[in-house]
Amino acid sequence: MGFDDRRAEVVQAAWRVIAREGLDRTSMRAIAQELGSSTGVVTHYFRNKEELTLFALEQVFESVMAEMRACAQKWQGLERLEQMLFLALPLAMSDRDDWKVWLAFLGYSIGRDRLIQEHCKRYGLLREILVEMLAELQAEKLIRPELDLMFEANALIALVDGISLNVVINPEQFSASQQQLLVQRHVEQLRVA
Amino acid sequence: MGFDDRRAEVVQAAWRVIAREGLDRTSMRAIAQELGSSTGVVTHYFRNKEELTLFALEQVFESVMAEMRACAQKWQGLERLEQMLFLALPLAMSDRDDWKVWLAFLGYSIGRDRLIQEHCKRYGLLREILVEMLAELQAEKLIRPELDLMFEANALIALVDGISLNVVINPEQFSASQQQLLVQRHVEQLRVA
DNA sequence: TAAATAACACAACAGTTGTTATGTTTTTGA
DNA sequence: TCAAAAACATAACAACTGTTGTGTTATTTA
Repeated sequence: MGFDDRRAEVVQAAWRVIAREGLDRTSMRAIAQELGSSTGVVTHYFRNKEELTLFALEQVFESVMAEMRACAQKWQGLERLEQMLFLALPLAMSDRDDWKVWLAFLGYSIGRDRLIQEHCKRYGLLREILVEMLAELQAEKLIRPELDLMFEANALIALVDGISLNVVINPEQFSASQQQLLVQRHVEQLRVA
Repeated sequence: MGFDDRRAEVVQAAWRVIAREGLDRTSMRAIAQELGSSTGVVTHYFRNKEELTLFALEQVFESVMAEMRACAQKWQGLERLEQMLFLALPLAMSDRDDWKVWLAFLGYSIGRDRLIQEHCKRYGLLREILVEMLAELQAEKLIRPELDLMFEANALIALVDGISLNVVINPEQFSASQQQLLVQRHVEQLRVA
């Protein structure tokens, strides 16, 4: 097991603690305990907590992005857009933990410009991908030609964020099929008349 | 100046610190400093930090609810629904601070069942109001009769949450009119054919 | 005005935090 | 095989946390 693998194990332990206890109660010692080791391991693989924090944030994001890229290969047309948005939703309970971590980070970022900046970067990347995909759909005349693609991409991100936030806080209010229905209905609105 | 007024001043100082520094960096001492007093004041008006925290959460929520009730008197029909959703959005910069506090609370609540429960209660209240309003609109045959009102209320909440979250994180991406357009478009979808 | 109570200041407390230094063990590489 | 380096453990640190107790000042009340 190499350096990066062990490093990833530390981050995964951090994820578990964050989802269970919250980000502000995720101390170096708590991560080490979750990992079944001492704090020496944590400090050995990360210079400080901020570095660990930023790396964890990147990993959460990258895991979703990887799924999205794989999904883009399997589908096409409007269904591709739908499916990609679906896998960002917390449809299963396991996805909910990812969103717990993400939401914990968002809240933790209030008042921390460095972290806000990181979020902007990641949301920007996501937006780029969606705009590109919407442009393709527009070129294929599958969605309405007068749409402002940047705006529509932001709208889709806001929709998914809003649904996921509510599912994390109050899971009973949105069943998996209801989440999907909401996204489907929004995407349907983009379709050519 | 009575007890409740001074108590409110303490909470407002807490809001300012939360919006500026983040919830986990909002210590009793930081609140006292923002207030220009000693920690004795804070501990005098609140038994402990959790009591202050929950009270602050309630106040943020109540201030929006009060605005909503006032708004409900001024408008009617589908416009009333629209306007009420509008004033929940962070259209102005001052509203953005409220949402910063709200989002900080949401993230802070991850792993804290007590706080999650509080959020459920408040979102439940909001949902009740929206369902009631949708029922009126349905009775007046202004929105489609086959709608699942509970689901639609949750959809509206998710939409507003999603927009607001993105505005707080990345203000440049949603102008005030774009936020309103998004809500308007969604509400328009509910209208009878 | 005098006593009582509310409002506030201040200090000390035990606990937790991230970080660092200094060890010890294990693995690697020549 | 044996030194060098990586991996890990442990302990101590200064700083900060919420809470509590004990004063001091201001306001009310009788």
